[in-house]
Amino acid sequence: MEPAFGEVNQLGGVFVNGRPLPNAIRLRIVELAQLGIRPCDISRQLRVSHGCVSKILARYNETGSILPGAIGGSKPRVTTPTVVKHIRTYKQRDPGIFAWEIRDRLLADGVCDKYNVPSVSSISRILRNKIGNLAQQNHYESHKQHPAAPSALPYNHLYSYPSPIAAGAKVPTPPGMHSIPCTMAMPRTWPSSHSVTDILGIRSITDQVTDTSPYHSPKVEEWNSLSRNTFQSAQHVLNGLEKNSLDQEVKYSQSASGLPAVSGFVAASGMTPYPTAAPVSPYMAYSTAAPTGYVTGHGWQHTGGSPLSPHNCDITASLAFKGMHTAREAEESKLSIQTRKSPQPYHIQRHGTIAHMPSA
DNA sequence: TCCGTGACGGTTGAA
DNA sequence: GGTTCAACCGTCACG
Repeated sequence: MEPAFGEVNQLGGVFVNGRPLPNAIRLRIVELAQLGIRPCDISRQLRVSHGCVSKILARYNETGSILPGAIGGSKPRVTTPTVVKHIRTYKQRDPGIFAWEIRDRLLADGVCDKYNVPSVSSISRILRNKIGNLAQQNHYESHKQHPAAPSALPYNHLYSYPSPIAAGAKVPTPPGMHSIPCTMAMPRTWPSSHSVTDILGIRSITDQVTDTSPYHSPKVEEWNSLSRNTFQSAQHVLNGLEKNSLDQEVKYSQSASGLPAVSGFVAASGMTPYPTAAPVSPYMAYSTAAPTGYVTGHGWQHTGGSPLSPHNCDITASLAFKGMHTAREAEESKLSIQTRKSPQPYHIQRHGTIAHMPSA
């Protein structure tokens, strides 16, 4: 539910808390920056907090897109039925297999790549929740074969295989780790190797739950890498407005055709003041239904540009040059893009455009 | 004065 | 259908 009224920031600008600025404003911020306008001036002119200006410029420099990130939703699932099927297969073939081994196999077999391979904890969770019956069955079988094994202890099926030493089974060693006795080969998932239960090789169910936390999250850089692969379609941002953005624009009572109007007064030699909002509602304030005066004389615009495709302009030319357009419609259908950490801090040149800071 | 950044309160949408 | 959770947002204050 969109609020009927927005809030007013310290600069007198109207914003809707929690909602991104309209694309028109975002575009103007980038445009002004490329014209050499200092961020502080942009902030004052557009009545947008300097932190926001900084953020938008940083994002633009990082992703080449002025568009906000995908709000809400969840990350794409990596534990697809195919992956689960393969995990089940691995487990069936080798009941004693470790989760990290399964992970490696998924990679080696090409079931997953490094971007969508489930985490070890995810695999553990799959083993526990989805393949638990299988393992428990194996556990039962092993008990039949080893009637002397203690049955009262709450072994988890994952750790229920017989002692590797006694059975002559392999003792998996994680990469980079020295071979160590079997009971010490597991502490990666055992918080303390000094507890009585650890020393005895007994692990409570609660401990196992702990290290199979459902709150695992893929590394941010992996998501970044993923998102980079999606910066292929320039068309989306050339049109400037993707589905989500369009929706957003609609919410702000903006139309796609409003973009040129906003961009129009960027080119004015004397920067036309941002239309003072008499904000009955923030949507009015954000409205790009600017006076016609703003529409005319936008010298920055490429002659071939159309009102509905206003990005035949410097901004998008540079965007296209960078080849980093976000196809957020595709992103959102496949990925939840995360581009928070900027590997290359941007730098607004005093008389030029945005430039990358030289690597330290 | 400028600007990067973290905290904060808010929204969103998938699970 | 309601709740949870983790993503996002812009503002503000601080250094």
